[in-house]
Amino acid sequence: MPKVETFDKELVLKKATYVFHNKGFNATSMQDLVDATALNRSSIYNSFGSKLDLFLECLKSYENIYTIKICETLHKADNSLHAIELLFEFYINEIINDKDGKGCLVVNCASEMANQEQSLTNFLCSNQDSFIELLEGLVLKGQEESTINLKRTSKEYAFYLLSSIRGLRTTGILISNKKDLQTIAKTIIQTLI
Amino acid sequence: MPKVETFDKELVLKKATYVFHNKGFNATSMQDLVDATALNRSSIYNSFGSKLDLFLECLKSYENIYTIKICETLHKADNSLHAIELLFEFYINEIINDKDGKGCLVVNCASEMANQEQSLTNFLCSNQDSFIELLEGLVLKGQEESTINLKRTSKEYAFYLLSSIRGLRTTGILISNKKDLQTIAKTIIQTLI
DNA sequence: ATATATTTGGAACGTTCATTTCAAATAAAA
DNA sequence: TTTTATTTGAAATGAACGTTCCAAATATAT
Repeated sequence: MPKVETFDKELVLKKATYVFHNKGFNATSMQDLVDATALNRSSIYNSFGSKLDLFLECLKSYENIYTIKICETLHKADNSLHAIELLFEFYINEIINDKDGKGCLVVNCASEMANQEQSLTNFLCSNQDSFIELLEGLVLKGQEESTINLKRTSKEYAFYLLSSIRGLRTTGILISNKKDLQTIAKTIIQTLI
Repeated sequence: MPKVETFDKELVLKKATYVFHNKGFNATSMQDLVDATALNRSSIYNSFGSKLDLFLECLKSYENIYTIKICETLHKADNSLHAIELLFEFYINEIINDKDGKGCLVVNCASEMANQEQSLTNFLCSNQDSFIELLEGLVLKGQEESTINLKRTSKEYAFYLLSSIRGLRTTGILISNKKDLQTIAKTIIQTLI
């Protein structure tokens, strides 16, 4: 019976995500989103609810896209240590290709709003938990196959890697020299060997 | 001849800094600053210029306060490695005592606005340069006194530490468990020994 | 005491904000 | 073809935004 949603939701989310990523949540206006998505105000509100709701959907979409990219990256590895090396290489390329110096949407979101909006904190915590889980599994496998040392538990190394990756992402906002970033990454990984 | 500025500029900056730190630049309104400082709108504009100007002054004030705190911390150390350990301990305590989960004002500022406002980028770069200089000197001294290894140059380790500290600060927004943070710090420092 | 440069208080500025409203357009189902 | 649920466009909402303005208050220097 009804007229059906005509726009490509994935594409709209991608465009909205770019704006949020570039300007941050608070500096992004509804007008910015209308301009970027070429959707009408009403359509945005109809389809997504509020600005915050849309932002949350963008975060989830961003998370999904990255999860896929990361899985693809990890599959190319011979062993777990190599996988972690590829993971850092992946992030360095993300930084290099980020010409606007936007940083990571999720990390930025934590900086800007983690202590202000519970719904975001919930997202960020669950995002963190899944990432820790991924890293812990990776390290554990590396320790089993003896490519990663046993000086610390897999969980401890997972936290270390999480923190290090966030640091690299943040540092990449101001430093986008590939050599410098690679040296940092090598130094981070050195600990595991 | 003139009536003279009556308020305590240092104190006003401290109060304004707290608001900016807690809510971020864009989410902070001029009304918030009026309320927090108990100054009149006109007085703020008269004394500081614009919201952005005031923010920049807050950043500088924040930077100065931290520079002093860090210098005091480093002075307590027996050697350079110990100094770095104390530095991490200092940051961990900052995180623990930050009950609102605000994170670091400077790191947050980079996330929120580094790619939007040149005046901030300038500040952030010069802030980064001084910090790199401090860390490099520390590592160099540690290498001379053989408390830090020579696997990498002092400059390389300085970048590594910079990135690691930022990571720790960002991670501390969501994780404020002291044990976890200490383990991360130990793992970071391990590389230098 | 008077003059003077500056700071204040409070209202007002025009703009932009997120969101709502509602009639017109639309496309599937009957 | 008519009905119907939904999406759309455009304008309007009131509140909040950063900033400005100006008269009144004030503290120093004369």
